[in-house]
Amino acid sequence: MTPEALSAALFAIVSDRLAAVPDVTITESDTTVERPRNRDHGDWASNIAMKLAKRLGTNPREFALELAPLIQRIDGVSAVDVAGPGFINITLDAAAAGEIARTVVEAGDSFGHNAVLAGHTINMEFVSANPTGPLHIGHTRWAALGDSIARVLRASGADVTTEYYINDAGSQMDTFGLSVLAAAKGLPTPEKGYPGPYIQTLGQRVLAAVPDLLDKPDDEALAIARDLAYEYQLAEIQQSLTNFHVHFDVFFSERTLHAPDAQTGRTAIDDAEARLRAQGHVFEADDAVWVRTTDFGDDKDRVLTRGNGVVTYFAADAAYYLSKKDRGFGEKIYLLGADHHGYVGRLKALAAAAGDDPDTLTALIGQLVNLNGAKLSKRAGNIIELDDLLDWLGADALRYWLGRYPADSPLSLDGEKLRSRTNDNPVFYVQYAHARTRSVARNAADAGVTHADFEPALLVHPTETALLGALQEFPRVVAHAAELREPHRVARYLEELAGYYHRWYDACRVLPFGDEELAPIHGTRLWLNDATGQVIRNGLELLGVSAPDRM
RNA sequence: GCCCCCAUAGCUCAGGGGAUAGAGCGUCUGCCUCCGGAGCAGAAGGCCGUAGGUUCAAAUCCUACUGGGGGCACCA
Repeated sequence: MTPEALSAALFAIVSDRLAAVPDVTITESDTTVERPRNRDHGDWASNIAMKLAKRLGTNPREFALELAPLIQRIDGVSAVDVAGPGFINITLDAAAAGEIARTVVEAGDSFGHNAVLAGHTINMEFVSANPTGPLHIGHTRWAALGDSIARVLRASGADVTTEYYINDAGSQMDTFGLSVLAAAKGLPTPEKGYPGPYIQTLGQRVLAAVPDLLDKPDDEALAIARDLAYEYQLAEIQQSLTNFHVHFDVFFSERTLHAPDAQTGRTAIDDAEARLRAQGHVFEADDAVWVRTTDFGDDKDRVLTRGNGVVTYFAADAAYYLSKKDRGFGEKIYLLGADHHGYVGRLKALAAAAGDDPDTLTALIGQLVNLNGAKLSKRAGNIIELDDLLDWLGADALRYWLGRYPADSPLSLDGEKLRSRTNDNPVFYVQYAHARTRSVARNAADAGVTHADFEPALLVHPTETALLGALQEFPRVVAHAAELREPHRVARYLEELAGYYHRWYDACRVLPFGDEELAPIHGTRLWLNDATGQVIRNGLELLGVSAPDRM
């Protein structure tokens, strides 16, 4: 008996009761059952009586008492109580509750998958760091969060494309090229150029690839240095992301938006401007070309082409947005740092100007990360690269820590904590629980305990009903995490589940004790043990964290 | 000036209108003769920033205020 099945049965009962009552209707979401905080209140609770009492002109307890005997008749329900102001507390019989252990094991890696977002086509853009240097700590949160959000969305049935927008056009690329070329020449970093040892390395690599670089005319050498260094740097960024278990389906180059079409000679940006103009949103003023984004709630109009004829970054944004629209994404999600929240208004306005409902564009604004309480900034020169963080802390600890807080919560990386192999470091608590399930399974195999026996009615210990209840909740946790774009719910759930598992482990043995005979309870508990391991594994997978068999 | 985010235990933080507000760390007390003690059991610790409002029910929703963080380019 899953909570979904119970909710559906409850819905049928209440709908039936309301059939004769005019003007009072309910939806299936009104009868979802919740797990009471206090387990003495049963396995599941419904607040339907309190929701409807007023509309029915009765009091909640009375209505609840009327429903109770009907709920009692649902197959698998062993007890129904009315408590407090009108809660209906439902207890399942042990066999019905225990069935979930088999359900989980048989579903395997797909347990937790659900369909709440079936039919949604979603484009998610995140990180999008300039390819002029390595990824650093400022990018890590969005990488971890974005990747985990994509995973929970997919697990909930959405069709998701993750995308990295490469800002490879514009003057910063020339600055980058000049810096690399200067390094190749052994000259100091030019004024306002990119400093940093990685520039020296790139200079050496370019020189190694093109030994006669310095004999070429300056503008040719610059183009070579810029383009090769860009290629190397982008590859390094991609490698860092891979090491961080972060996957992008598409790396979208801004340059392609500026490139003239071979046939028409027009660029994607030209086309974007023309389309917005056709919609009546473009005007000329002060020698520049503008979009009237204020018509759509932006706080000022935005320039597409500057007085000097150069297109703005916003023009590329417009063309990029239209590309996403043309590629058929019904929803576009942008992950932005709090320092970029000013972009939201113009992005939404852009969507509206393009004729889309601005609500199909979601900007998730996240707070910036600091390290041991210290703020990090390029200016202060205390930037730390993602690769260094990975070497120092490991991908698992870092991914988990970044994934267990909501995006809008301030977050501090504590190096000591993340390196520690104790409960200071929550990933270990969860991974340890998983390793323990595997260890128990290995020992069970040695002791001859197998899956041949499964008698769910035997799972009656309080720690067993608690653990079973937690396992049942996993698909809803995933669905919620997806709907809210909040993967931290998965992490928090896993910590809770690990706690239930440890308490169960402490109270109930899978293996026969001493020279105790093998009995059905042992095999049955092995199912529960393996189901727990499976759910922890599935949850960690959603967070991009490994589930080791041994630690 | 305008806009966004935050305020919950000593610390770091969970908590999508529900019953006695939770976890980890830290403090105190217990538990290793058999499946991993990286674990478990228990104790102490809270005007959920302040004041109003909505509701049968508010830490949760609304408004104002206080305190903290961030943002308001013909930059990229």
